[in-house]
Amino acid sequence: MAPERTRRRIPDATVARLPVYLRILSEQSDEGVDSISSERLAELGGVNAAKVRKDLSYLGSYGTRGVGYEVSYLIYQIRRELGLTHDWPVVIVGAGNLGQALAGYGGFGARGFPVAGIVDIDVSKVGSVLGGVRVRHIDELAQIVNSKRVNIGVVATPAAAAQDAADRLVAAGVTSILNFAPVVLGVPRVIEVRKVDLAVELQILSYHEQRRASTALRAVANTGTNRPASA
Amino acid sequence: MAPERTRRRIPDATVARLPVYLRILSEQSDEGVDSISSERLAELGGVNAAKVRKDLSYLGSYGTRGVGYEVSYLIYQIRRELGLTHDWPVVIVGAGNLGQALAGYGGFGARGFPVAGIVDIDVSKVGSVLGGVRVRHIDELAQIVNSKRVNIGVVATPAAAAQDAADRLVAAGVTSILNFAPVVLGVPRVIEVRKVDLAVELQILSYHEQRRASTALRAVANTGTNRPASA
DNA sequence: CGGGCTTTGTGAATGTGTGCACGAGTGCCT
DNA sequence: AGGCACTCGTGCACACATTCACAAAGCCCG
Repeated sequence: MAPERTRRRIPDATVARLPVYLRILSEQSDEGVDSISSERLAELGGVNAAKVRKDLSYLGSYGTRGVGYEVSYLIYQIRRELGLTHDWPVVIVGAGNLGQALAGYGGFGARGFPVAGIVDIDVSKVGSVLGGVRVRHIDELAQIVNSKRVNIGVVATPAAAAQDAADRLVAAGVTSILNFAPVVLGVPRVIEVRKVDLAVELQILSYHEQRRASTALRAVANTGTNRPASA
Repeated sequence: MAPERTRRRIPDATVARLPVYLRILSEQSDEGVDSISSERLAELGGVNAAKVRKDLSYLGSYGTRGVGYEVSYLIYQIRRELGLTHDWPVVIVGAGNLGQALAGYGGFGARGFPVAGIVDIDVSKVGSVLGGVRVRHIDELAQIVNSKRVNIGVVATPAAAAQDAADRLVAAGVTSILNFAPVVLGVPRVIEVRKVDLAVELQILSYHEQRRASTALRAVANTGTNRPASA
């Protein structure tokens, strides 16, 4: 192992794309492809080829000019950079509709994020089993986090309970949070938070639809046709 | 109504934040607050005050210097800009784990996105009722989209079926897609796609955890302490 | 009615991300 | 061995986003 531990910082935009490349590469690998060009990877990922090359260059120079990238080696490098060489157990707070779906989904464990525990504040939910994991009371959160070395917490509570859930996760020692509740969480600066917000996504789509509608109206006024342009 | 129909284009980054402001404003309104400063709104939204002002300035000059913004009027303006003055029915493709959770969630309809229909390709799922909506066969998709004037489709299928689902949605006339499947969808350029990808989000968190770990190691080597810096 | 206090709206500076264009390697074919 | 075709890696210019800093504008109080 060469001691080049001082890795340059990878831009956020690139970090967000690496998982996509990783998935595509894994699929290609399964299909027996063992070498791939930036052009092809870009096509499959729906991005620009230059962007792919620049993104991958942050990992180091792992391509071969005139040939492309060796799929398996690239997979290894991306996984290493993303910290996917070992599992990251997660704890889910909230055993409602969403928490149940998440625990039952199964995709978590398969992708290296096993559900170390799921907790709820509602005593009547405690004890039931979801996706092979027994629901425990939220007071046991710290104990789960400590004993299972959990760094990542998932907030799957209703909006009103989300901040409390986050506070408890932080107090328990979690340092990254994935928040599904439609709330802006207040947490210490060092805690990494990512949010997944249905309503926001739909409202963004709504904006574009609304915009499309007014544009179309203007187009009708100008040209007299009602057909949207096809690609 | 002044005829200033030629609205300047709003930056993507701003469009993505407007729903957050909207939610905060609605909460404040419920609490009886009727005027708010950019400073306060920024605090509640976890962003910079100047950013709030610049974002809101794209809607027009609706603030009062020395005072702030009138909450109810701002809510009205944001809703109008986002196209939330009327409902946008959505159709869900895939009645599996996720599709069921989405249909059962209820938050859709409450926020102006009623579920116009949910379809699945699996005949055994057809007929069951989720969140008050009966599951229908995917062949009825076009009919639902047309009769209910649906513009937004939700892909909640397994990865392998997602592209087919998207193709069918596009063929049926949907122009915006919210994709939950871990796949990069290929669609005509005019179709607006947004994705929600669990695995990607977790892997981004993993990257930061991994980074934190190596940084901590380096810190230990340098200073001999094991405590992470507090905010 | 004027001065002081507050907060908006926005120009300008800085930071981040994207995409072109091309030099520099690499493999293959003759 | 030499030339050719291909593809990576990256400098550069441009576009987009964020943040600062401050003049302009409004309210309140004496």
